[in-house]
Amino acid sequence: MSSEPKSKHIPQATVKRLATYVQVLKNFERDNVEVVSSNPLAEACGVQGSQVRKDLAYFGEFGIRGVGYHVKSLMQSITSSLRVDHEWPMVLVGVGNLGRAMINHINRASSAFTVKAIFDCDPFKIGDIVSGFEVMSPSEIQECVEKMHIDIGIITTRPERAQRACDHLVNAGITAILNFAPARIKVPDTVNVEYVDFFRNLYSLVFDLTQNGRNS
Amino acid sequence: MSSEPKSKHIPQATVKRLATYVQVLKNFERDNVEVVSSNPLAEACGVQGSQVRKDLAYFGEFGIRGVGYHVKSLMQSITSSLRVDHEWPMVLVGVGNLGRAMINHINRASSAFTVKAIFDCDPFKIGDIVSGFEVMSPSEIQECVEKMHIDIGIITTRPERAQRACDHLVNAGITAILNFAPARIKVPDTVNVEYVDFFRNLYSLVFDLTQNGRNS
DNA sequence: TGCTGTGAAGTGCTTCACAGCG
DNA sequence: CGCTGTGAAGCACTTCACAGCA
Repeated sequence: MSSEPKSKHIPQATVKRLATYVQVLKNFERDNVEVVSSNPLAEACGVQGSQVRKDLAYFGEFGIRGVGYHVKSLMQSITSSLRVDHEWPMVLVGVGNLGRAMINHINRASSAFTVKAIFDCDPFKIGDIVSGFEVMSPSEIQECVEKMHIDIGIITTRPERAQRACDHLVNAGITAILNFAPARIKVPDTVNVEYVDFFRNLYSLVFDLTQNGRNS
Repeated sequence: MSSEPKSKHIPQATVKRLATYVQVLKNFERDNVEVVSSNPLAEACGVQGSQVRKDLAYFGEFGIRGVGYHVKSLMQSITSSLRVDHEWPMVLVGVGNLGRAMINHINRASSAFTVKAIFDCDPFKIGDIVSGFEVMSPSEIQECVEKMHIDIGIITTRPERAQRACDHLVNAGITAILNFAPARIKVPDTVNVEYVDFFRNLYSLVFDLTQNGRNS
């Protein structure tokens, strides 16, 4: 049960799977499971047992040989290794349908991630109250980001506006961006962007449908 | 400009990138660019030129040596190779915040994918009109799917309800599922599931933030 | 005995480098 | 001459297989 991190390169894929492990471990905890071994955990996450063991081993030795992993302490170990055991405040740009949905969705679903302020370019929206937040002008992003020590920005504008929203965020000092707009954005290489574009997933589903020879 | 598909295994990653190429090619088309070579196209998509050439080569020879790719015909070639040049009707289960946002978002953004009917378990929601669609009971999914020849289902319920929504879809004959609920779901192996879980992306952003030694 | 942690082997995707064609 | 299409090399992640510990 030591927890020395093995200083080695950690694959992005591993980090993303750890998010899933936490999600699934919460279910085990809710069902009052105290200990789980790698195989049932892997099964519930849709991966191999050896994958789970290797992923966890990047961060320390969390298991007990012959027994498995203690559910609560494993969750604690993962969230603390990834620094998601405390709150990450975020700003969101683009208060349309998608933006509104994301504000509620994120603030309800997770205690680690919270939208703290929202912005829109449309002057008719500025001053509106959405989910308890006042919609502000992008010119105020910088002050807000500095005051609240915010590192993460979310873009939920229409695709044509994504680059402008991005530039506002970058100028304000944001270094991590989650982009929901179906558009590629250009950033300096000090800034990290993650894309959420589910049309990619739909393309993939359709390709498999047509490959496995059924529909037209 | 021949287009014999090289019958070989095609990586999922390639199929997903093709979705991005189409997105970016639309921008070139709008800016009246007629011909583009692999490097500028790759640059705009955030990948390597050789990657673009290899991805396209899986499906045929679409380029002209010494010149590049004709924007319009390349888009046509990709969308027809992936069978996204005609409409794919879909059903959606879970008419909450996220569901509402997705209905509008998808129906506006793409002509290839259209939500055709929406469902919810909550009896108080059934009969409501949302974005022009009547919310129906899950018991009606099967009839709807058969009548409209629908293959793709979208889940936007809360996580606790995701498995139930999934079971309704599978029983109705759906074989491709896009799951936005932050929960893993179990399906028979004839059914394909794509997960859209942006908490995974947030974990990844936070990990990079803390690795590159800045914030706490 | 059972399950973890881990080097070694395997697999699949990406990048290179260049032949070949317009 | 420039850019595509492609085998070969490289790289990164996954799976195997088992030593080692509770």
